[in-house]
Amino acid sequence: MERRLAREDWLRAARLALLRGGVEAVRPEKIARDLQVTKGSFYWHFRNREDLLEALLHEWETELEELLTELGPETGEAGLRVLLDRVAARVRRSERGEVPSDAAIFTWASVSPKVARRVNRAEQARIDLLARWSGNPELAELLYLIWLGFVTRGQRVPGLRRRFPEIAEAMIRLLAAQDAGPGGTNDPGAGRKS
Amino acid sequence: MERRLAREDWLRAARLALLRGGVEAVRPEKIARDLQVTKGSFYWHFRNREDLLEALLHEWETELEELLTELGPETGEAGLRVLLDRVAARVRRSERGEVPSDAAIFTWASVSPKVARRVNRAEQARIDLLARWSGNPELAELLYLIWLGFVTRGQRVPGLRRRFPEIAEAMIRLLAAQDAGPGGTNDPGAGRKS
DNA sequence: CGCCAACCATACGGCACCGTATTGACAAGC
DNA sequence: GCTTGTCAATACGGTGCCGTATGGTTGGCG
Repeated sequence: MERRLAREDWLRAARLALLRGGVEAVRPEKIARDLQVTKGSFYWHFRNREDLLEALLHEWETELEELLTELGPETGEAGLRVLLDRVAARVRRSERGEVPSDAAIFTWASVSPKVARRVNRAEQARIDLLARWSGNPELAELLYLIWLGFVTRGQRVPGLRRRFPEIAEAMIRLLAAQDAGPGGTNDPGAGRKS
Repeated sequence: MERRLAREDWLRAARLALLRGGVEAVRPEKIARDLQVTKGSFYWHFRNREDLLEALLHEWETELEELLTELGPETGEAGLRVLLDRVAARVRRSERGEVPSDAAIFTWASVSPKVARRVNRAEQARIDLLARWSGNPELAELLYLIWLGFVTRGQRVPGLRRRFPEIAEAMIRLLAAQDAGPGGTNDPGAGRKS
C-alpha cells in the first residue's frame, strides 16, 4: 500500500489547499501532513515553497490560454454559450483539484502585486475576446464583471455555483438585447474606447 | 513630540494593512513597526490579534448598516444613483483608512468561512434592497454582481476605480432598460436626475 | 507635590514554519 | 545479488510571530 508520490500528487494537493484556504494555506509542511508524508518528499519534488507557487500560477496561465485558443469560430451569442460552457466545466475540474481555481487565483492576486500583474494580463485577454465577439467593449466589460462577481460570490455562498446556468442565460440575454436593441444589429465600434 | 496612540490609531493602521496586504498582513508586531512603537502598546489596547480582527469586521458591518438605513425614500433609478454615490464615497474613505474596505473584507471572507457567513448576510441585505427598488430580483442580482466584480477587479487593476462613474452609468442604463423594456411601456421618464 | 492611570519598552517562552543535510527503504535493471 | 535512482524519514539551525510579565515614563489632577 501507501503509494509513493509524484510531483503531480503534490500539485493536486496544493491546488486543493489553495482552493480551500488561499495562498496562505499552501505550505509544504501543511500539505505534507495532508498527504501523510514528511516534507522530505516535498523538497525532492520542488526547490522551495516559491517554486510550488510559481508552478500553480503558471499552470493556471497555460490552462487558460488553451481554453481560449481551443474555442471555435463562433462569435456573438453562440460564442458566448460555448465559452460559458467551457468555463463551467473548468470550475468543476478545479473543484476536483485537477486545475487551479479561478476564484482562488483571483483572491491570491488581490494580496500579491506580482500575481496581480499576471492575472490582469490573462483577464484582459478574456475581455478583449468578448469585445471582439460583441462588437461592444462596454458590454464586454459588463459581461466580464458579472462573471467575476459571480465567481467571487460563489466562493462564499454555498450552492450559488449551481445557479450558474441561470446567470449565464441572463448574460446571453444581455448580449442579445444589444444586438436587437438601441443601435441596430451588431455595429462594431458602437462602444467606447479607453 | 511622538504622540501616544489611542485605540483608534491602531484601528486605522489595521484597516490600511488589511487594505494593502489582506488579513495576513494584519499582525500586531507588523503594525507596531509601521507605527514605530512596540507591541507592548498593542496589547494594552486589544486583548489579542483575534480581538483586533473582530473589531475590524464589526466596524464594517455597522458602517454598512448605517449606509443602508440612511438612504432616502427614492427607489428605482434615482435610488440607485444615490446608493452608488454613497458607495463611491465609502470607497474613498476606505482608501484613507477611515473605514474598512469592502474589497478587502470580501477577500478576507473568501478564505475564512466564519467571516464569509457574516459577509453573506450583509451582502444579502444589499441585494434585497436592489430587488425591492427594481421589482426584479434577477436584475438586482445582476447589478450586484457587476458591482462586486468591479470592486474585485478594482483591487488589482490600477486606475480602474476612477472609472466607477462609467460603470455606474451602465448599471443605471440597465435598470432603466428593463423599466422601458420587456414589461411593456410603463413610463420610462420617471425618476430623472437626483 | 505626589499619586494614579494611561501608555510604552523590554525581555521571555513557546510555537509553527522554512530550508538543508543526512540517512534509510525499496524497486528496477543489469 | 548488487548497484543505482527515486522517494521518504529524521534531525537540525534559523526566523518570525504570538501572548505574557514586568517595569519605566508621562501627564493630569487632587
